[in-house]
Amino acid sequence: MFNIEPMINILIADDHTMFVDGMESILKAEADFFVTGRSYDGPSVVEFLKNNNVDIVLLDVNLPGMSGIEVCKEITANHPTVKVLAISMFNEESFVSEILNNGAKGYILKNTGREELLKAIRTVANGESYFSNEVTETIMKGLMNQRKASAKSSAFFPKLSRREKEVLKLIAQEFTTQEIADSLFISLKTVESHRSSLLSKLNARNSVGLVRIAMENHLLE
Amino acid sequence: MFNIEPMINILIADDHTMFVDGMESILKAEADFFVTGRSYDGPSVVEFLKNNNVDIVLLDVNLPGMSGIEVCKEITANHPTVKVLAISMFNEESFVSEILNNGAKGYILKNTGREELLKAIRTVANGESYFSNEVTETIMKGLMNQRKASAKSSAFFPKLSRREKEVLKLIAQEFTTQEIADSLFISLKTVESHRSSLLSKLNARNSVGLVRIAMENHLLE
DNA sequence: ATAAAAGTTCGGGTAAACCCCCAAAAAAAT
DNA sequence: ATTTTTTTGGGGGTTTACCCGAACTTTTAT
Repeated sequence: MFNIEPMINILIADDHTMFVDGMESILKAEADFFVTGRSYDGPSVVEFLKNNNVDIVLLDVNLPGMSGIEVCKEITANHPTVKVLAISMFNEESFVSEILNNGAKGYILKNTGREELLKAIRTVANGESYFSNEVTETIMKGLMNQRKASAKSSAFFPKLSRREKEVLKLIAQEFTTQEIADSLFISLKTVESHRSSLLSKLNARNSVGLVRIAMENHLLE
Repeated sequence: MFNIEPMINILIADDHTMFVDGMESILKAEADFFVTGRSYDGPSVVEFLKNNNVDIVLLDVNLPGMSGIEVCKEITANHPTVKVLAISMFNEESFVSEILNNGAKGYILKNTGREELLKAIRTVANGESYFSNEVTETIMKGLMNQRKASAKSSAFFPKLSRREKEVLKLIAQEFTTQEIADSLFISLKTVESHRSSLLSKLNARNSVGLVRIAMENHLLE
């Protein structure tokens, strides 16, 4: 007797082994699921997809080495048939919107139950999108705040350029302007220019504010 | 045919449903394990133990409502026969030492595999202690640093005086030295002196470092 | 009780951060 | 192909942060 339903090939990508094992145990019990691989960091996901047939990647947003967001971008670009279901500890608007903008088909939290997980996978495998209720709520809130346009706290985050992010990270590491200039092989004046842009974009009065805002928005690491 | 080995009654306490489900899937496959309950917050663990026979609690260190550390304290005090195996995302010396001081018998990370999880449970059920290799390493490092008494990273936090904390909070709010002086009714020079002490105590090079360290140690708010 | 240590209070001087002006080449977006 | 943003950087100045030292007070240890 053959199953009409095709098998869904799943790659689990999460740096917490126990979590991967647990997830696999759940999925194994389903007849139409096949866990075709496990990855514990970003680069190995990319590597795995080159040589294997995968329908869905269960992707942790916060992966070591190469963040889930970058991995997702890579997948969308080079493996358009592979669907990404983002899984995260954090119900943060910034995470959700960023990975969705990079092609993820769904986003669920690690505190969602077994039934919802299975439903999410089947929905995404079917070509539709899936979001946990909590996540949907968060996105709605984010949109609300965006409308208000009032710069209160973490409404929506101004886009920082590559250089600005680099400088910001080095500022957060307590380097002086001259040290940053040396390490990036640019002039002291250029670094000051970038900091000035950061102060203006992030609405901060000084470097302390930059770092506080950056940390509050998980911009470092 | 009866099993000579007694059943090990297990309570899983973690606020991430998916994690609990996964763990349960793993444990179900073992003949000598019985998952007698699941808790998604601290208080319900305490409540459950009043009415049920539990041998081991798999306890997440970071629980909502009532932290895993408090829960562990409560268990040790009122249910001395119940063994606690702490499970955490974080390999932080402060977490490890604190929950061990409150009676936990073991500590493993969420990135440990299935086999090690089973081994840890059986070891603790047998009355012995169990720690992941990574955790052991962290504790050793912590002890080392304690001996050296040199404040390097977040080994243990130097005690800050009342004034220092006040100044630190105002620095983090992006106030200038003069503004802080005015708000505390002291001289600019005094504020600078306090900042200097902070830099020395927290081993920072500038105010950015102070704020980063303060935030990492949840010193603000 | 008395010595030692740590905390609070400041001044003077220097290096660094921050500000305003500006502007050209390079890259990205439309 | 044209506009916008980013990256680069200079000149020149003000403000702020940071360093060294030092008195006086409070807390801690012996």
